[in-house]
Amino acid sequence: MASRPEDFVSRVLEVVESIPEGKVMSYGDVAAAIGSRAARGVGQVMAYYGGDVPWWRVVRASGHPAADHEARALEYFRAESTPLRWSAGGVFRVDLANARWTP
DNA sequence: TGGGTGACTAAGT
DNA sequence: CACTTAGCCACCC
Repeated sequence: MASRPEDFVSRVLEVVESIPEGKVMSYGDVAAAIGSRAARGVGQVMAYYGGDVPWWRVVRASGHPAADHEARALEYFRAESTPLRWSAGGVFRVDLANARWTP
């Protein structure tokens, strides 16, 4: 294959691993950090290679964690003391205003 | 090489 | 404030 997955995949993993505890980044921010706008591409890479990186530190622009993985991320957020914003019904989302990390 | 899918985003209702 | 629609880019077959 002429393409080198490491160019995009490795960079995504590199950025995600570089996120400190208690901080989070949106998919779009990660994509922008590597010079791309493929927020969905980041999600694809995370879904496949995310098993070796703190995927829970990567959330959507709305502050919600990866779809269908909120409960899993919540345990990490509580352990990392990540700023969370709770809504009625037990629904929570990351307070990007305070947890958004920019390199 | 081309088509379909998706751990997304922004804007509109 | 929450849900819906359309658009985008990268990955997989």
